[in-house]
Parts: sequence; C-alpha cells; structure tokens
Amino acid sequence: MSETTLKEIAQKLGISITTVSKALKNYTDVSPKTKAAVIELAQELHYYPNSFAVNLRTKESKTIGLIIPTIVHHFFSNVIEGILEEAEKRDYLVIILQSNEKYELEKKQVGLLLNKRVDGILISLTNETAEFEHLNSILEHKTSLVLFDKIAKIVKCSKVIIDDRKASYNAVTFLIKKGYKKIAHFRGSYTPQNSIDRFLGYKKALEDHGITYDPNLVFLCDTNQDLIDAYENAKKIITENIEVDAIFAVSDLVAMGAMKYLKEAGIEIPKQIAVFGFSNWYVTELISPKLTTVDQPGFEMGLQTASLLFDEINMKKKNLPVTTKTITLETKIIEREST
Amino acid sequence: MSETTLKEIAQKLGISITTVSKALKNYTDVSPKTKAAVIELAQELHYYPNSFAVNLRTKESKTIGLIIPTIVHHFFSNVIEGILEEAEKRDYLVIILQSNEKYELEKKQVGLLLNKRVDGILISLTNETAEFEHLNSILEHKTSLVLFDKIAKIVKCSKVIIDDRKASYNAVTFLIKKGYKKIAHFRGSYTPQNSIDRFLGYKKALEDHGITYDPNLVFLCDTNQDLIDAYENAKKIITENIEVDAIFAVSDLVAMGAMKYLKEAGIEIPKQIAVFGFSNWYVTELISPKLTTVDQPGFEMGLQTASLLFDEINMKKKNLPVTTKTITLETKIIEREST
DNA sequence: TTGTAAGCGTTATCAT
DNA sequence: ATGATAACGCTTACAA
Repeated sequence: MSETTLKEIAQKLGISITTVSKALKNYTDVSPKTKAAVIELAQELHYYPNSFAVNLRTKESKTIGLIIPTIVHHFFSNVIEGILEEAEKRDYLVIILQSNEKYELEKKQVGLLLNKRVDGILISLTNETAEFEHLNSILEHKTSLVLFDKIAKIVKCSKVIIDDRKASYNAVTFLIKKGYKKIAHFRGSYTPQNSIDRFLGYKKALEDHGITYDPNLVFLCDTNQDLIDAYENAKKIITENIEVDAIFAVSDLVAMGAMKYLKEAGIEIPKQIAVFGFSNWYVTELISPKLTTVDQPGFEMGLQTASLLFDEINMKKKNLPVTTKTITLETKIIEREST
Repeated sequence: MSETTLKEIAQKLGISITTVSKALKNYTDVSPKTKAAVIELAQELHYYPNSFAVNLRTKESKTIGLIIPTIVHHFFSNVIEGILEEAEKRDYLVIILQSNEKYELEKKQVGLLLNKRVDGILISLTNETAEFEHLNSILEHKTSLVLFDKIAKIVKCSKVIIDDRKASYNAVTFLIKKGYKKIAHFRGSYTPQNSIDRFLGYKKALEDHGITYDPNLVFLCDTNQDLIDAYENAKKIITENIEVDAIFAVSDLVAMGAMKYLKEAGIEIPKQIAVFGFSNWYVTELISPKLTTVDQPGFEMGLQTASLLFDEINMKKKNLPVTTKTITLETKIIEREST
C-alpha cells in the first residue's frame, strides 16, 4: 500500500493534478461536482499531502526549534509545556534540543536547526555562552529568534524574561522588613545574567536599607551539584559560626540544599535562620517548613515566548516589518513558613 | 543573501549540478581537482544542502517523534533526556508532543507525526488509552514504533518497560521482611497497566507471605492531583483510626503526599508508619526522612527506547526483516530512612 | 471551470 | 571524469 498522491487521485478521476490540488484546498474555481468527487476519493484513499514536497514548495516547515540547557528542571520543563501548548494552538511542531549547559553544543545545535530549516528558533542560553555569532547567524538566515530567561541583551531579537534584579531586590527587602539583618546570599555561577542580576538585587536591597554589604556572606553554588554546594555552604556557616539569620538562595533547589543541612544540624527554620528560595517549584510546598519563594511563571513564559515567535514568523511571511520586543513577566513573593 | 544551491555552485564553476553533488558527497568518480574546487567554493558560499529537497528525494526526514503524557514529571523528563542523547548520537532530531493524559490528543498527535513523515515514533501511552488503531495505523504506514513504560501489550511493536509487578512485589516483600504487617497500598488509576501491575505485585506479595489481602487497605490516588489524594487518604487512615503500619505508594509523589500529612499529624516515620515510594526521584533524598523507594531507570529507558527505534529504522532501510523485542529494565530497592 | 507547465533543490540512472 | 535528464510530490502563474 503505497502513499496516495495527487497524481494518483487525478488519474483515477481522469482530471488534472492541478484541479485535484485546488479542489482539496477550497479554491473557488472548482465546480462543486468535481470538488465533491475529489474529496470523496481522497478520503477513501486516505490521502494526506506529502509534507516534504509541501516544505520544498512553500519553503516553510511549520516546525520550530527549541534549545534549552536542561529538561529535568522544574522551571524549564514548565516553560517547555507552555511552548508546546502555544505551538499546538498554532499548528506548529517543536524540535527540542538540550544544550546541557555547554556552549559548543548549543552552537552546534543552532547549526542543526538551521540545516533543518525550521521556521523559528527559541533559546535559553547556557551558562557558558559568552559569544553570540551563532545567534547572529540565525538572524542572518532570516530565521526568527526569540530568547527567553537566559538571554543576551546584545542580540537583536525579541526576548521574554523576568526582572531578576527587581525580584531579588523585593525578596531581600521582604526579609529586611521582617527584621532579618544578617542576610546571606547563596548565589549561582558568575556568568549567567540571571545569577548576576539576582546577586545585584540582593546587594542593592541591603544598601538601600542601610545594611552594609558583606562579601563574606555571599556563597557560591555554581557546580551542577548546586544542591550539594548549598548543603556545604550551610554547613560552613554553622560550623564556622558565621553570623547569619537568613539565607536568600538563587534557586529553590539551592534553598532546599541549605535547609537540608540546617535541619540535620537541628537549626530551627525560620527561628534561627530563615530561608528564601527562588522559582516556586511545587515541591517547595511539600517540604517542611514550606519554603518562602519568588514565583517565576515558567508556563506563562513558554506561552509568551512561543507567541512572540509565531507572531514574528507571520509578519515575515507577509513581508511586514518586524519589530523586536522584550516582554518582562511579573514575579511575586510567595510567603510560606521558612521566613 | 539568498541560500546557496548546487545550481549556483555549478554555474559559478561552469560545471554540471551532478558533478557538484558528487564532489560534495565523496563519490569516487570525480577528479581531485574539480572536487577541491567545488569544496572550496561551497565553503566560501556557506553551502549546506536544502533538507526539504533531500527529504523529498530520500523519503526520510532524519527526525523522530515522541509523544509523552507529561513533561513536568521527574521520571518522564529523565526518559526524554535519554532519548535526546541517543538521538544526538545517531544524528536524528526529535519532535516532542505532550499528550496530557488525553487519549484524543494522543491520537491526533500520532496523525500530526505521520503527516510530518517522521522516520519513527516513540510513545508512552496516556492513562486513558484503551484503543489502539492509531498505533496500528503507524505500523501500517510502515513507520517504526517503540512503546515505553506505559505500553499496550497487544500492539505488535518493540517495547521498553520495567517489570512493575515484580518491582512492587519485591518492595512489599521487603516491608514484610522488615516486620510490617498492616501494609496499605496507595494505588494509581485503574486503567494504566503500570498501576494495575503495581497493585497486583502488592497483592501477590501479601498472599505469598501469609498476609490476607484487605481491599480496605487499598487507597486510590488517581486524579491529576494524586499528591492531594495521597494527603487525604493518609488523613483518612489517621482520623478513622485504620490500622496501618506501612504505606506502599504507587509513586514518590504519592508517597510524599502521604508523608506530608503524617508529618503534620505528628506521626513518626517509620516508627509508627513506614512509607515506601516508587521511582527514586532525586527529591526523595532531600526530604526528611529520606524516602525508601524503587529505582526506576528513566534515563536508561530513554536510551534503550531510542536505540531500539533507530536500529529498527536502519533495518528497514536495508530492507532487512525487523523483529520486535521487549526489553525489561532492572529496578532495585533504594533503602533510606522511611522504612 | 479546467489544464499546462514550470519550478522548488536534490539524487540517481544512464550516456558520453 | 562529467553531464543530461528524469524523478520526488506539490503549488501556482498562466492559458485555454
């Protein structure tokens, strides 16, 4: 049973391929009679267009590519869900690639997607990414590009982000207003902008509220075992008797790593030390004490990112000028028991 | 800057398209001189083949499709990672679709992938899926298919699974050997085979060890809020004073939902009630007490599933007969603090 | 209303 | 060693 083609239908009906094609696409210039006949036979033979041929003709694949640092990650997997939902709505398929936080891999994957001739690309950059020719090459290929969450400001494309600095500023301000004075920060790697911004927000909040910033209260959790880094840093605080009454963590996982040690060491949370996370992973509600955190709208980010991309693809198709925009999503503090 | 084509290179070099094509593909019947010239110019013009045309010619897309119930799920996201890793190794791209546990959606998505003419399809079925024509239609299209984790035994294709019944049997036997006698089971929905098998393993283990099976000790956690179901069921056990000294849960999340209530109610785990999970989600090590669970090798399952598919695709390409196989992955008990 | 024919960019067959 | 030509299956001016 070979695949049915337009040609086959045309032959069986004794008409031209053109007419068959038109009949199936609701062209006005086909008689109702032939149209009906074509449609009937097409259904009978289970005809469906050969997408390879359509792609070649129309020069579009109705497919987009997504490059993401890690899939096994509460925030990113939510973003993926949002992207898939929007793509489904728009009749697009999504090719997903995991860059594994490796710049070289990300670069290679951009190449793969360009080769595949996807209609657009969505990327959240790796922590290593510091050069951007691969992104610019996407633009040069006239392929639409939208960056999200981990972005590069210099690249001239649309972006969807949260205001990490502000979110972090608000979180720390919240702690200060609650009376905490010795607030440590468990920060992420030095390169990604999010991590930098969250640190900056932390610092600014302290300064704005008359607390002198103390670099010794900033602890690095930057390996891919950040959870363990956090555990060790908490241990350091306790064993070295560093004076700390609250910890503001760069992520929920880091917060949980810290809490794990604190609980094991018999430290009461938040009485002795408060802990503040970042992301609002649903697990943070399952642990005790429930973690206070910043809600980072992953699903919504996915939705908006994809939406922006599809809008841009459509504009380009109509030869209309595309303007890049940056959407900043709102975050909010979820107060629970750990602060 | 339009895309470079073979034609363009041929014209610039004053040779035929055929020769250019051959030169770029290491055919033996091209003189070293022209070959060198072609390759040089191709590089200069950043030539890369138009995949749409290649697809049409070769009738393959070097792309596979993956349909999965939920992405935001510790086990499934690990499977995805495994699949992507294997696909990368074999130079394939992966289109991912989320069926959201909806049979109708799964069915539609199979259609989308078939339309897209992917070279193969990977599916973990939804809990609702009870009819299989859509899967058989994949086979009729001569498209390779591999089912994993949530499979349908009747469908004639390769499969990768774990032995849920055995894993569950072993888990419950472990509890019995530890001296627990009133073992409750927090089970999953009635339809999916995994859920049924885990229940059956539970029941068999009791019977084989002289404990009469008591249906009143089986609690259903089947909504998409299974975590909350578990919480409520645990509450029921405590408030209604149901005699239980251990809970064997169908998943880690369900186990955590139960633990959440038990901890809130001041029940000591495992002293008063032990809790046993299923999957070995990394979070189970982060909570206290650390959860005893069954290690379910998600990443490995992804690797094997994809590998099976690619092998099958290759066999088909060579017109060799394909034999379907079922791989059963080993699970093991991870003993921690909750039992 | 219907059909002819060109073209999308490759690959493969068969001559030269 | 090189090239002419057909074919993959579809879309779309343009004719009839």
